[in-house]
Amino acid sequence: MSYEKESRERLIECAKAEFLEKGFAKASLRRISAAAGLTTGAVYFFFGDKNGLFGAIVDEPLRQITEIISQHYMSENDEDFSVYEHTQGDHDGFAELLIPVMYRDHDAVMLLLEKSAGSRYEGTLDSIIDMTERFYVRLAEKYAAAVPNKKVNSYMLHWFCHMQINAFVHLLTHVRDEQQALRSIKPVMDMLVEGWMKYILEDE
Amino acid sequence: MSYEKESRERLIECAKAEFLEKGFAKASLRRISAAAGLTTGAVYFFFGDKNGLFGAIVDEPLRQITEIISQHYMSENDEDFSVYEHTQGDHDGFAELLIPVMYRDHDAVMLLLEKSAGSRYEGTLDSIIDMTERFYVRLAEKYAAAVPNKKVNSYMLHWFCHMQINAFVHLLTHVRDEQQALRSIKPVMDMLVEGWMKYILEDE
Amino acid sequence: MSYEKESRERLIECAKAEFLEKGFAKASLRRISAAAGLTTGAVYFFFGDKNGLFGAIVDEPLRQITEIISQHYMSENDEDFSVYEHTQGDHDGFAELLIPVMYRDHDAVMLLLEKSAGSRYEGTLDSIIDMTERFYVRLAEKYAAAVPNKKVNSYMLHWFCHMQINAFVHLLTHVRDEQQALRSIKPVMDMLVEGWMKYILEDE
Amino acid sequence: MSYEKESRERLIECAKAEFLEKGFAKASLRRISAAAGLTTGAVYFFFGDKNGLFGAIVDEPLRQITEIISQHYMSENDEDFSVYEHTQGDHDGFAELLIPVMYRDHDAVMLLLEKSAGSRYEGTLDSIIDMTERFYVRLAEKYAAAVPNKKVNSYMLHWFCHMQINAFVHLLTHVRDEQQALRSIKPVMDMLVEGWMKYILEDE
DNA sequence: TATGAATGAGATTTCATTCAT
DNA sequence: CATGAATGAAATCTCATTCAT
Repeated sequence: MSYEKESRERLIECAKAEFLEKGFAKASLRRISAAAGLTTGAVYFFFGDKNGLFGAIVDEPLRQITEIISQHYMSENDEDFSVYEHTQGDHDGFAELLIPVMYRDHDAVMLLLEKSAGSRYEGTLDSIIDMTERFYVRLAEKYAAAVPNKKVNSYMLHWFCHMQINAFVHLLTHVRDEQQALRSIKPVMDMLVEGWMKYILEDE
Repeated sequence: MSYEKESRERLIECAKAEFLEKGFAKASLRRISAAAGLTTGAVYFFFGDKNGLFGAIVDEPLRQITEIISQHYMSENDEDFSVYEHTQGDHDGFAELLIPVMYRDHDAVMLLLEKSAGSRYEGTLDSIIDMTERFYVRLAEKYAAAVPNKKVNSYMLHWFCHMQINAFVHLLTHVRDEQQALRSIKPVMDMLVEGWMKYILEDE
Repeated sequence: MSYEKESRERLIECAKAEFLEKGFAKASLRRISAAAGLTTGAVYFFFGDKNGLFGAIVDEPLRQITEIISQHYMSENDEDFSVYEHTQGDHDGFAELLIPVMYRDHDAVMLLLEKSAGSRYEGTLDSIIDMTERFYVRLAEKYAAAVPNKKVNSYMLHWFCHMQINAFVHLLTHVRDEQQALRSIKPVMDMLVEGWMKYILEDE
Repeated sequence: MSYEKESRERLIECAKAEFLEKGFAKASLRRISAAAGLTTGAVYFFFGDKNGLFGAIVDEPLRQITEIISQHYMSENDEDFSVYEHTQGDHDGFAELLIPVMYRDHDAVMLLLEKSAGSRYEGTLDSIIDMTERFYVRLAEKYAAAVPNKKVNSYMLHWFCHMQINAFVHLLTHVRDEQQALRSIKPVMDMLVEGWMKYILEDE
């Protein structure tokens, strides 16, 4: 393994630790470089700038997560489905798809979703929620169309999307073990689905 | 109105705007003072330091919120109650008590709960969640004791407490109008209560 | 007692404590005023400025000490004396004169001699040593004139003057009780006098 | 000579001058950096902080002085000695050892002993005096044990230790030339030794 | 491939001092 | 007699960033 590669990786490792502990904004490139036995210049050589270093950690996980989610949401729209049963299975499958990706590089995903304030990634969680919302809006409208004298409660919808995504963030933050995570998320998803069915519509 | 009062209040107003926009850590006393037509020294005269300035905005709302919550949780413990019905009414009454307090100074509460990172108040939300959890642990244990062959699912309990509190934070962040807030929170609370009844226990 | 007098005196008292603890330079008028239940403006009203406040504490002791010392040194010069015996008695009498004055306001003298760095009084100790030196130069020259093939060792003379004065400062710093001080200083003075007789002259 | 070395050394040189003139507390890093043609950031790059800059000047002299003194005092304790004669030779040898070290970097030692107030080195002189005292206490007790009906005069002992150390500080402050210093200190040491023998004990 | 030097702009904080009231 | 407000200058320190080598 070449010297440069070692340095680059040491830098990434130390950056992970620092970003996790302090968050992007309060992390210090000096401390990171020093911990890696290098100087700040090295960061600029390898990563361009502070955001670049952060990106080197989170870009790939972000890509994978985005892919999973968008594929999931897109595939949904093509199908002709019975709302209830679908939604049920959907969430289970979704969690089983998403969790392995999130836990493949647990720390990087933590960084991306919880420690990115101040970086160019600070809007990531919000845009995932937005994506989610765009999907559920369509889903809810189909649902509403199928039930007479009901319309979508848009605040519930909004809140539900937050819950949905935050359920995964909460999991990530509180459960380190992937198998345990898969077990823990199940009742959460069940509860959300059931709540969705019952509360997403209101009287017209 | 005397000049001195205007200055102090101008400072608080400008600080609110700055803290809201940038968060405590990235807010600049220079910018705040300048916006108020004063120098940083004035901040130190009136508020002692940066935390003092933040405190002048959030202390009173924090006191009120803490009071409401702790009274609520304490009163619960004295009663002998049928778990289900009680919990039901409880949440409704709780929201109707808490929301007016949170909306009395909407911005200040936002600051306290969402923008306090780096300040001496940064643990506030967590400690509210902790309080909540201590309360719900007892509630859940009573519940479990009444149902044979079931025990508390502690991950669900933990997550539920986050949901419970975050429901209010989400409301604060997304709904400006108090009346609208009171209407919006209702189905949320209902859904949480129902979910609690069904998912807080698991097979032994 | 009028209100203003009380305030003035409270200020002096608190200033003494602050100056003693922190020294002139690091003392804070804000802290002093606050301790006295007043504001910094009050200091400026009563004393003009920080130096004025310090002066209000030390001026009178300084005047007394200066008077004692200069009278002592001047009187010496008028007399026709046998060097040895005179010097002997001299020191004893001197200490017995000086110590009561220094201990009359022990703290003020401490301030003046040990805590005045940064104030307009910071040169006081040096100028007392200078006065002392001017006196001892004359004394030593008379002594030298009386002893053949000897001249004044001017470094010893200089050092001796420091010792002489520092003996009192050391006393002030380490012995609180005046009677004890009078007892403690005696062997010191004896030793200095004896040393003077033997070491102030060197071979020509 | 490389540019980097010049900067660091220019900084040290200018710092020496500033610290010497104003003392640690009142010295300004801005002024120091500006005098060296640099910015305050450079100080932090090279020395970490204000104390670090001071340390870069005084650490090595301090180490040498501490070594000399502690070796000297320790060696004393191992020997079986006739108090008087030993003490005599001791001082002479001590001064001849200590002075070269003190004069190797005269300014740095001045800084350390006279200008360090406010820095992390401000207790240096006191702790040297303490070391000295611990040594002389043992010496005096041995002496007292050898003389019937006498005990140690502890005030004299204390004062004597101050004199002993201050003799060197005074020398440093008043005599720039090392050879001259060696000559000047001799009668001082003789006088102190003689005084010690005569005045360190008092009647029981 | 990386260093080491250095900047420049910014941060919070402290303080003696002034002055209208 | 004294306050309370406010200034303005200075302090130490931190940091991302640049760049010649």
